[in-house]
Order: sequence, then C-alpha cells, then structure tokens
Amino acid sequence: MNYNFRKIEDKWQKYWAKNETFKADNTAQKPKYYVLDMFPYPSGAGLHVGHPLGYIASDIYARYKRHKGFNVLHPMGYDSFGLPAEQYAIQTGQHPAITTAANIKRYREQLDQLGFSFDWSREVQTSDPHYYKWTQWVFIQLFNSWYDAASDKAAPISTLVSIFETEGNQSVEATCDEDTPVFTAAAWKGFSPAEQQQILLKYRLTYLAEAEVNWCPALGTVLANDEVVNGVSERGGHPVIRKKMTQWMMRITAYAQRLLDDLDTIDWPQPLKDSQTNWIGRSEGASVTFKVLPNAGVEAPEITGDVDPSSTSASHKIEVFTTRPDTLFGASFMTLAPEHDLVAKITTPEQKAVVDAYVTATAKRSERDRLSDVKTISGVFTGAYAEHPFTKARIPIWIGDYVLASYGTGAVMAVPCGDQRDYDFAKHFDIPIPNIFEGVDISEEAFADKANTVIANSDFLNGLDYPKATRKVIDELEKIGQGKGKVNYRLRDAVFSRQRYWGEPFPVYYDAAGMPQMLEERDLPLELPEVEKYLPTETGEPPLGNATTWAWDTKTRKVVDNALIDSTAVFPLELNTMPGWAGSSQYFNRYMDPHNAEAIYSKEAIEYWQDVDLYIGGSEHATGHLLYSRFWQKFMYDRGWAPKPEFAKKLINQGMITGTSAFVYKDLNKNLLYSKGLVQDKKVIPIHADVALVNAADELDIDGFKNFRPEFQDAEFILEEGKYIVGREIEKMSKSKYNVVNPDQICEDYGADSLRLYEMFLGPLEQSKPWNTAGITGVHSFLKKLWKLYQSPDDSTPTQENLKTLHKTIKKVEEDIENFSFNTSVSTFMICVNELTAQKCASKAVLEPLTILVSPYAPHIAEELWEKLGYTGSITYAPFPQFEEQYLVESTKEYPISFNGKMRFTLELPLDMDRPAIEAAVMAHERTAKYLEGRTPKKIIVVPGKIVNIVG
RNA sequence: GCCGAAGUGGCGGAAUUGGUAGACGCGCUGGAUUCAAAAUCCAGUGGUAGCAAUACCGUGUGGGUUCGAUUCCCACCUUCGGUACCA
Repeated sequence: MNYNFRKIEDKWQKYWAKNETFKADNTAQKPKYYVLDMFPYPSGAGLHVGHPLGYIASDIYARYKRHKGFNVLHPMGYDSFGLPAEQYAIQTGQHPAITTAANIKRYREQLDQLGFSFDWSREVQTSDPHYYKWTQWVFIQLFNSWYDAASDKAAPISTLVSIFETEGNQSVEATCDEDTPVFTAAAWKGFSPAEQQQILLKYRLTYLAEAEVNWCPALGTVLANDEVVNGVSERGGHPVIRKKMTQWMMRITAYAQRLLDDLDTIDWPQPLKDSQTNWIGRSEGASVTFKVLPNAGVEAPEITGDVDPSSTSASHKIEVFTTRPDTLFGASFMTLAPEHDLVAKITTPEQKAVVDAYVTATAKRSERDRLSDVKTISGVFTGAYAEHPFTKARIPIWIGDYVLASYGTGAVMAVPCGDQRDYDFAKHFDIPIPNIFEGVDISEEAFADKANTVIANSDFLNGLDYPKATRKVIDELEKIGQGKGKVNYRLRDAVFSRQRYWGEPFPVYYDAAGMPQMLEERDLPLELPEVEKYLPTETGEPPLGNATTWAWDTKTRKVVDNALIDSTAVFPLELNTMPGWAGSSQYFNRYMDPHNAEAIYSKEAIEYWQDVDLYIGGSEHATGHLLYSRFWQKFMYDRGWAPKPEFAKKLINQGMITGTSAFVYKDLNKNLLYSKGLVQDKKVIPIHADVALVNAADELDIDGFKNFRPEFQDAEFILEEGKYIVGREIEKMSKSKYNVVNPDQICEDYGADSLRLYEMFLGPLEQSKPWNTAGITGVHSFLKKLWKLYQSPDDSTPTQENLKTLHKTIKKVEEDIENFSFNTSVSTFMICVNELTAQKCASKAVLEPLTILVSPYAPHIAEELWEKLGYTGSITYAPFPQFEEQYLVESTKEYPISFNGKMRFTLELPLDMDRPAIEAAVMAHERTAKYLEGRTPKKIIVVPGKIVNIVG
C-alpha cells in the first residue's frame, strides 16, 4: 500500500476537529504551558510559504509539550483591523468587514490544511465587537489611572483626586505633562469642573495633547514613529510631514525605566532587546538652567496666570539636557531647535527677519530632507544672550536645525571643544572654541573621549576626571538652583489616534466644555458606525466624520443621530479610531478566557495560565507591538489585573523565508530579450518573470511568459544553446515580485507533513533563508520510507542495533527540540529510518516510540501509523519516549596501556583496533606526546592515526 | 557613524564544553530495474597530484593562544538586519 498523504491528512484533520483534540482546559491538574504565535493580519493575498514557518515551529513545540505531560494552550486568531482592508474599501466601496471576513475564511482554510494543533475554540478577532469591547475597556482604565512615581506604579485617578483635595499637588510625584501648574488644596477646590478635568488630563496614562505628529497627507492619517521609515510611511512609502494636532497619547514614558530594567528578566533574543534598549534610549546627565539676559527690545515675558508663582520670575530661562555637565565651562554658545517656544520671544528686532526666514525654511523642509542632508551646517543668531550659571559670561543664543525639538528640551548648551557637532557649528560661524581639557589638542576636531578626560580652565572642576567633575558640577548647580542630575529618555509618549475608519472607536464623547468623557463599562462595546465614504471628510475630519449616527445620548446611553446633539444630554463622539497595536496589546491574555462577557478574562483563568511561556514571531515588531504590549501588561499588573509584569517569558524570532526571483533582460531600446549568459555589458532592463514559469534549470517557458506579459508577445528572445536562461536574485517574497510560492500547491503535491518537515529542514529557525522547492523531494521520500517501515509491524524483541538507533534518535531529537534546532532533528529522523530499514526492523517496541518522536513534525502520518500499530485515538498525549544511555555504550571499551614506559593512561577505542595501531597513532603525535609527558590524563580517545580527545 | 547578526563544497546547511570539518538533504556522475520514462534501489561526489594506496591544501583575510582552532583572542574585509544630527 502506498503512502496516500491526501487521504491520511484529510482523515486526521477531520478527526481532530470532530474530537476537539487540542482544546485546552482552564482547570486541568497538569502543569500549564502556553505556546503563542503572533496572530496574523489576514491580507487578501493569502498565505505564502514564508508565513507558516513560525506556526510550524510553535506547533512542533506545542505537540512536544503535550507528549511531555503539559496542559498546552496553543491558540490562534486574527489582527483584523488594518489599513489594507480600509484602502480596498476606499477604492471599491466594499465594507472592510466583508473583505476581512472573506480573507479570514481563506486563511483558516490554509491553516487547517497544514494540520496545526490550534485550539480554535479560543479564536479572537480584533475587529469583533466582543473582542474590542475589552480593548476599549483597557483604554478607559488607562484614562482612569495616573503614574505614581513615588511607588513607581500606576494607580487609580481617584487616589490622585483625594490627594489634590487634601494637600494640592506640591508633594505629588507623578509622571505628568511638563507644563503642569502647582496648586494648593484650596486652589484645587476653587477650580471649575472643566479646569479640574484639564489638570487631571495632564496626569492620566492616556491623555489628549496638542502634539507634533507624523502626518501622512496621502494616507490622511497620523503615524507612530515606528510606522515611519526614512521619512516616508512604512505602508505605501508616502511622504510624511510634521504637524501639530490634538491627539490621544499613551504615557508610555512613565514606564521607560521599568521597560528597560525588566528586559533582564525575560528570555528574548539579544538583538531584539538591544533594539528596545536603543529605542528607549536612556542617557544619564544633568539638566542645566540658563537665564536669558534682558536685552533691549526683547519682548517681556508673559505672566502665565496666578497658578505658578515660579513663572512670574523676571526673565526667560532655557533648560538644557546634557550628558556632559563636566564640560559646562566649555560652553561658548547655546543652540535652540527652530521650533523651540522661546525662539519668538527672545529674538532681537534686528535679528527677527533672518530668524523668521530660517524658521520658515526649516519647517518647509520635510523630515526626510533634514535627515538626508546632515552634512550642511545651518543656523542663525537670535541676538539674545544667556548667562553662564557660574562665570556669568554672556553666551550667544543661536538656533540651528541640528538640534531636534523632539529630544531632551529642544535646546543644547554647545561645548565645541567636547562635541563634534558643536565644534563644526562653531567653526562654521566663527564662534570661539575654548579648550577645557588638559593636554588635549582641539585644533582639528572635538575631544569626546570621556574615559580620558581631565578638566582644565574650569574653576572648581580643574584637574578632575569625568565622573568626579560630573558629580561636583551637579552638586554646585543644585546649590544655586540652576540644575540637577537627570536621566533622559529618547522614548516619546505614543500617539494613539488614527484618522481611519477600520479601527477600534474610542469610548469617548465630548461634553459642553469640550472635555472628553468616558463611556461606562456597561455601554461597551461602542460599535463602529456605518459610513458612506471611508475617506476623510472634506473638512479634514477623520472618516467617522462621515457618520450621521455618531452622537452619545447620556440619558438612554445609546448612540443616536448627530442631529440630536444639544450639548446637554446628547454629545458628539470621538471621530478618531485606535491604532493597529491597540488590539494586539492584550490578545495573549484574552485567549485565556476569550468568551467572557463580564470581564476581559476571569481571575481564575489568568491565575491558571499566568503568562506566555513561548512566543514566536517576527523581529519587525521589536519596537512596535512588543514594546507596547509590555507597557500594557505592566499597567495591567500595576492595577492588579495581571499576575506578571511581563507577558512572555521566552520569545523567538523566526527568520524570513525569502523568495528567489527570476529576471529576463530586455534591451534598453529594442523589444529584445537576452538570455542571462548573453547580457554581458549590454544595456538592459531586468524584468521580473513569474517563478512558476521557470524550471529548476532556470529555463524560461517562453510561451507562458508571453501570456504572462502580453507586451512581449512579439518580442524576440535571444537564446543560448536553444534555451532562455533567467537571472536569479534573492528578494523578499511578495506578489509584486512574482516570486511567491504558495503552500496549497505544495500540500497538493507532497502533503502538509512534507511541507512541515521541509520548512524546518531548510535551516535554523531564526535565520532568514531563501525558498527553493526543489529540495522537498528529500523529506518527502523520508516519509515514504517511514511509511514502508510500518508495513508489517511485529512483536519481535528489538536487537541491540535497533535499540542503539532508537535511543540515539530519542536523545538527539529531544535535545534539538529543547534548543529549537528543528532542522537537525529532521536529519536525525532520516538517519534513523535509513538505519532501521537497513536493519530490517519491524519490532513494535521500536516503531512505537519512533512514531511519537515523529508526531510533532509530521502529525498526520504519525496518527495513521499509530493506528497501524493497533492503538485507538490520537497519539497527541502519548508519553514522549525516555532515552536510555545503556543502549549506546556497547561499542567502546577502555584499555590501560603504557607509553614510553613512563606514563599510564586509558584509551577508549573501537573493539577492532589493535595495539600496534594505537601506539603508532600516539607516536605519530610527538607534540602531543610531549604535552602528555608528566601529566596523567584520565582518558585518550584514539582513532587510527589521530588522537581525537584527551580527557583530564 | 553607532548597535547587532553572519561569512564552511555547485546549493541549503551539520559539527556537545576547542578534539576524525563537510552529517543530512538537494544537485551532479556511474550503475541496477524499464521497450522507454517517471518512481525506486546501489555506489561515488571539498580541491590538487596519483592507476592506486596515499600525500598536500582547505571553514572570509592576516596575526595570536593551544599538543590540537570552524569553535577562543586581536586587527581587517564583505554581506545582511536595526538605528541614526539623541546633545
């Protein structure tokens, strides 16, 4: 009987579905193990062979853990809100829900075909109101929380209000907006409700702010920093400009230090940790305040109200952040970012024209221009001067676009002798460069070597090194109240608003005072309204501005027609929607109890499952999803809703499977296509050919190609040896590059088990590697051999040889699975089957454990063979075989021999090796012998002619 | 520029803590089977020299440590990923 993989796979997939074989139990007594894949965005293109790589790996591990006696949670779902469905809707008018549902259906078919052991009863979809009800719920909890820096955790906003009522905010340590005024309890009570709300907004973990954002005109939306790549949008590559807008923000900066510290507690890949560390960008230094000297013609400082007595001081102040406070005496000028608030206030009338021109010119330049053009030095003098905190020297204040408004305070104290950018700026504008380093020549470039710094010409810092000088200068600055030690982070609060339709609506309406009000938990979910157009409105409002029924009636607690808005009982709802990462920041916890309608998940469920034990997904989410999720989890932990401050103990990044694109070469001017070998140095344009039209020998199917690209119907093909040979190049697998290999066809030709084995066999899980279907015959013939081995299983006693082969395999496969080296274990299987076939082994005592070993990798055939061996039911929970070393050691023996009549040592060597051969081997290695003289090694392992191992 | 990963046959890739480099698979060569092909099975396959046994050379380059280095150290080259005027 032949190996009929189609019949077998179909049979067992139906069996698993019918018996709910992989359904996880929330109350089992077994130890738990949670294996999670990053859930996919269901795109219209379906899966290609690269997508399932991580799913296969996690499935192998999940099945392995089941064999090891764990209660395994292995769920799957869809991150189904997103831009492509919306763009498709804009083009076709088709509702995104419809396209999304169709795509999900297709994904599910493809996933089922591969035989994954997902517990589909726990499926979630982020665009399902039953799911996003809880995304909205978390948002409300964030709104109702503040960050108590004293206890270093999030707390309910009500605790903050009671502090305000009893003692004002003077002693409150919180992570809040920089412009938060200081007030007393009495002042607090005197504020109107709207004013109180305004102040609380400065403390909430999610808040509204006028923020400079990445605005993408082509997409009509705001993008987060990680969605902008090289100044253009990650999706579509459209230009992005800076724009000020009122946006919902997430106060992730409150968690910067904890996000950094807790990286040490999780087993994640070092490169990924490095990029998070980099992204958070902690730097230690000091903040220093410079007074701006009064100057004729400079506008008088504004009095910003009576809440903050400190702001009524006589002059403007510039606060800077520096990592080199020790070089304070080398500061010879200051530079402000062109966008800095003070620029307009301190510029002298004489300088006003040039400054304004510079500011306007900079604003016009896109972020991309500014980045690509880092060499040009530009800037202008404001005419104003600041006062050095210690020397009281007059320091000119410049503006320059090398200073970024978004980092630190948007202002720097420029120390040209110690910083190359300051140095270049000073040289360019002829600003003095005082030297404050002992024994260092700064005539050519700045001296930035902290480790070898000795300070000079710096009053009380003279002779000190970097650490000492830093400590001293911070002490002195604190004494005069003009600075303090400070830790600065590059991490910015995350913009949480998107001007899109296909996302979670905010559970927010705006009251008569324009203040945001949250819906209550019982009002959720607030479902997306229907709109006629998915584009932004003509007035630039988000797509939800097109909805006619999008107002909140506070009496009936229902969404009502916009016409009913009266600002007493009926109010407008928020028009923005949440970004893509909202839905993916808690899904791993929701899987624990996905159908709970009363809570995001039950306490029992999360107490049982705790956290993800193994998370597998791509490294492209390093500074997006994986950072935001850690933030949400920490928040949930602070507020007592999650038992662990980190959601995933171990994470593996699977590598990308790249495609091997094929190219034809068109003559630059003529409708001529050259075979690859004939191109040489002719001027040609490479054009993608569909890889399906090329055979394994890189030969193009010319007729097929003419159908594929009708514009070459009449083209002349210049052949070599009667063939048209294409060029090859490794590229990302993508529809537009015509290099996509589809798993359906492979399942059809070779079966899912072959595909699973082959994807693992291709190479190390974490490496990126090119797809090449040719090699799949190797693993496929392994399955056929395996099948043959089971044709007449008997009850015979296994031979020593059989047992050796088996236990060698158990040992290696178990080690490989634990190390995620799935590629080498597939090789081990092949060797095992070849050996057993040669040994003519038919013993059930060997075949039974072998079936269990293979089952995580090739589950369908394993189930079928399991049945052939006479077992009923699924192999899924059969105990993983135990490795026993006794079956491996039979072929070596230890010999005590003497060498040179002086030393005694022991050899471990094959039985068939004679003594003269051993001695000849040792003699041949004089240098080794010399090394051995005077020593007493425990054991020497020798093969003819060479020493393999010396122990002791 | 900075941070990280990686360079091994024609190809994908193996190689426990330093211990027979190239496992396993693809491809290729020869053979068996076949009217023929597919499929299957057997043998060979890093390079150079040799009929052969065998010898020498071989893990990006140049050094170093070691009885012994793909593995450890230093310098450099190349490729890929991340990040970028971060004060």
